[in-house]
Amino acid sequence: MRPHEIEQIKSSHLFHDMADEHFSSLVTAAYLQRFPAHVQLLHEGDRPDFLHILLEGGVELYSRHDGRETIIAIIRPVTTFILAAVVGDFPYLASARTLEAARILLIPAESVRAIADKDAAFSRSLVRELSLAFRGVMRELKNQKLRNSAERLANWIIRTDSVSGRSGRFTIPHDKRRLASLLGMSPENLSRSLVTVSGHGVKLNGRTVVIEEPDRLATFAKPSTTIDEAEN
Amino acid sequence: MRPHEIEQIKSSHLFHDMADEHFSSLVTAAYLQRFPAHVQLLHEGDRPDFLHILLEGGVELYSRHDGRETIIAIIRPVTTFILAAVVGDFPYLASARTLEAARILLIPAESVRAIADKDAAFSRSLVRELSLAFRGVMRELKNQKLRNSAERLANWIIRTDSVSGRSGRFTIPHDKRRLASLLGMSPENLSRSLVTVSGHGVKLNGRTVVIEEPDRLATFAKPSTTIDEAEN
DNA sequence: CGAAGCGTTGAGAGCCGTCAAACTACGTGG
DNA sequence: CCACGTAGTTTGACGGCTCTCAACGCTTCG
Repeated sequence: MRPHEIEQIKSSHLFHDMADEHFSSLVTAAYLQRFPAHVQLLHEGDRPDFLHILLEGGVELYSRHDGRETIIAIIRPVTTFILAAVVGDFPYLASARTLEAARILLIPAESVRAIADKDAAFSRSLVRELSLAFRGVMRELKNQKLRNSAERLANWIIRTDSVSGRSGRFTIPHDKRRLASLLGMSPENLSRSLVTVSGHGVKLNGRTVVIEEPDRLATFAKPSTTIDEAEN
Repeated sequence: MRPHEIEQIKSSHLFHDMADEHFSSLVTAAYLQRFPAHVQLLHEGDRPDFLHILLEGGVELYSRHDGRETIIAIIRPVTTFILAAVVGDFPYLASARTLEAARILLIPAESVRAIADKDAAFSRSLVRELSLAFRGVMRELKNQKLRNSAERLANWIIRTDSVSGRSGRFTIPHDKRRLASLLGMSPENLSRSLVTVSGHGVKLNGRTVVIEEPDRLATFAKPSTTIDEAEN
């Protein structure tokens, strides 16, 4: 692992406050692994072996049920995932596969739990991280229950622009079919929703999205701090 | 507060492992309050003042957005709620109101956070509680994205029977309109979904639900351990 | 007895999914 | 360089799911 990456992980909220000694022991127990694109990382229902930290590339969490499949989340570096399953030794509620080639740090689940028991500061960070994760899913649940598909798309555009620097222009970072699944609609319906938002201040060109009239888009999307805000 | 209730709280997962001294200090800082039915307890967007523990009665968490409203959860004793907001001092993502008269223990949020910082065992319990809460919402998100309304109803029936003793007979513990909102559908649609499940081994009489042919119901509902299982 | 609230039913419209076909972009091999 | 194949996307047609609106019956309670 590259030194600046160790730094980066150590400086993230989850690991920042813990004893250096414990952090080292986590890192030395860990495996850094490269995966090619479209490789299955986790199977829903399995028990967790490793806490995963995505350092590079992209990963999708998805779930299948009775012939249907939906994307739960798309993960970009640097992000730790399946934390809730790891700390409680619970079976995964979703499967994971790489979207592109990815570098992932694998920390043995047993080590994470052992150090969570020993290191109070780490345990406090886990509390914070899990409460944020909880709120993230809660927001997504509200997004699904309180909005129709065009509104979900419009707010996704606002949010994505927001995290990519508010330049008013960005590129959809994957298939449109994946975006459709993430937003909870069919690919065909996403096409139509894209046409709909085009009538509300957005210009589209392939995967390039340009927000030409932010106010008109916001009027249509009606973003809410208790659904869309990212960082708490 | 009644002595057996203090026992009951202390013996719950969240408080069981913490130092007695810290538990006492939480309880002495707490207020026990009675609320009549249909009283607003919390407003979405506010900051948390107290951790709430429902001792008696019923509470609903709900959220409004752009003229729509949906019930997020219906809470029955003994259950603590809004934990994620309290530990991180984050604004509520949902509002809460009593369904019936309720007795609620209110522990100052500041005390909870202070003792979470001091008591490592309590912090570990919080980790566990929050990971379970996370998984609960995640399951609900999957329920919404992967099932249609009749399937959600059928699985709700199976789950409700399951927690009420698997007798094959129970009473819907509130309005049907609330059940509809909880399940993510309109009241009219719930009526029709009830007709649908009646064709799959369920007998209905007002709010009384009788599962006459569990196998047929299960065949229709297709319950899944990674969506419906309650306790992990 | 009358009023009000809840639940059900029917009609209609809109949202959304499925299926099929056409179109596009892109890369490959001839 | 071009023809072609493939995967992704778009469009149209259609049907089904779900919501809204309205009417009606039932129960409860004043």
